[in-house]
Amino acid sequence: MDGSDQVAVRQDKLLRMREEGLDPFLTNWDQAHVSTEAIGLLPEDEEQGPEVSVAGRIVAFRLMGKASFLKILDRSGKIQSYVRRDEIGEDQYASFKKLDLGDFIGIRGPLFRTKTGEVTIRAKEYKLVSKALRPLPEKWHGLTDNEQIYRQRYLDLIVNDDSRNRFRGRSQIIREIREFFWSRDFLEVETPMLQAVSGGAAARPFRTHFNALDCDFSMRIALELHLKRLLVGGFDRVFEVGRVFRNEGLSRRHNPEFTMLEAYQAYSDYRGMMELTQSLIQHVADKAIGSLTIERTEGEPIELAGQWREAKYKDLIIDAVGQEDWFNLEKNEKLKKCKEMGIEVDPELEDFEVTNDVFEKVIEHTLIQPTFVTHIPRELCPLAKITESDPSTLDVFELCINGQEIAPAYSEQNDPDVQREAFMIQSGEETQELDEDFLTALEHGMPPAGGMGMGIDRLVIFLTNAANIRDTILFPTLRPS
RNA sequence: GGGUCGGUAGCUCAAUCGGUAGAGCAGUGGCCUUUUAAGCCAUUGGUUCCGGGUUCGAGUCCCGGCCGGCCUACCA
Repeated sequence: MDGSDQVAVRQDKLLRMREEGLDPFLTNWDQAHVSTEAIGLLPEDEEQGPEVSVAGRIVAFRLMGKASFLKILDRSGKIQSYVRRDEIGEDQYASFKKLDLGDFIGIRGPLFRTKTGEVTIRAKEYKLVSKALRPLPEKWHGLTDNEQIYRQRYLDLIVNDDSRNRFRGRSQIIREIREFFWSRDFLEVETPMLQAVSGGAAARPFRTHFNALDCDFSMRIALELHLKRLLVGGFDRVFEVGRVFRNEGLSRRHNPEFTMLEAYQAYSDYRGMMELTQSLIQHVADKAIGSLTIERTEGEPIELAGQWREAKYKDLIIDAVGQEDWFNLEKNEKLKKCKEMGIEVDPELEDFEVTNDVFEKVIEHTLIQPTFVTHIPRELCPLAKITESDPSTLDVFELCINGQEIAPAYSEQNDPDVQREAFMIQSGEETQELDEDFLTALEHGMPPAGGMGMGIDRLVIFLTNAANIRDTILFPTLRPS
């Protein structure tokens, strides 16, 4: 037997175990402790500790003649074990030496401290509980090939500590989002992902077919219209965390399926949502990340403490273009100005879209510190209430952090006639389907409410300082291999 | 979709002007009872992403394809 095929070598080991009547895939082991918990059982000033029983995957293996060190990885982290031939016996040590990196084993024994100070289990007993037939990626560099990281995420999670910690962080973030809303008496609900009409956002949906009813369905593109039906139904504080699907391109900031949080609170408005959103993110950063100051790979850290900046959309635009009368200019003059500023703008765009291009291309990426952008032009959102003092703008904000839109919030439109009219204007654009059933619901009366939506993946990007949305999604969408 | 860069051993990476495909880790055999990317000696392992072409000769040059990264486009 040579080392030419590592899988064959391992299969051969497995075969030999079975010939000896040993089961390489046990049904169980008493995982009485996880590694970090076990480490905590040996007080700082002591050399010997209690007996523990742990289990995990072998991720480091240092064999010496008659004694060995190994590290196992479990859900909480890693712990080292020390295995001596004179303690577990000659036969046991011989089979121990045949274990491979990647195998799952159980270990039982007392804790002690090595001469370098590391808390270690002195094995009295070990057992192979599950054999690994394929080798692990290289131990020092880990797995760096992006494609393999995404397609075989389990390998990434085994060998890349950063990645493992980031996904733990994501889970904590979502847990704390729930805690926050529960503490404010919101009801968590689930609404349909399969919809006859997908509305609530201007995005192309994924289409599918329901055989039993012989009709076409779409995957949802937003949670909004169903959550508002629940406001009509009397659940006057609701939230949902769930997947939405948009049939659009992939990018560093876009995955076709992503996780959205939406929350609606009756008898509140966009100002109330501002307080809620800021408190939510501060709560999550504090509890899940442990700090309100978020370091970034480059540039100044993001400071989440205190009261966040508010800025009017128009002021930001005027400031960016350096021209007080921007909103009085003809479209052609705006296009000309854009060209001077070196911004490429499609001349076919509507007037307000040209302005919004300036926002997206010049301003958005500069908003690193949390900023509520308010008084957004009414054309940009058909589901919000119009500002009383300025009918050209809406009672909404768009929260930008880390140079990205993170969360829009509105004083929600609850006048069915105004809502229908706004929908009709947009329905020509094909991206927003008219949802008659939703309008019927509004006609039954919806309490005034503030609503907020947040892209969880983007929140996780900046809270965990990830480079890419794909580093925050366990199994990002890829072309089938 | 467009531009651009890449795909070499299980993993991380080399390979000069087109001239015998290499190293580290992992594996295999041996030595080694407190190691920390353990160490020392020996050693196995290749459809160089796939298919064509140019050439005496292609990992390297050309054409096409597949997959991916980045940028861009689409994107409330």
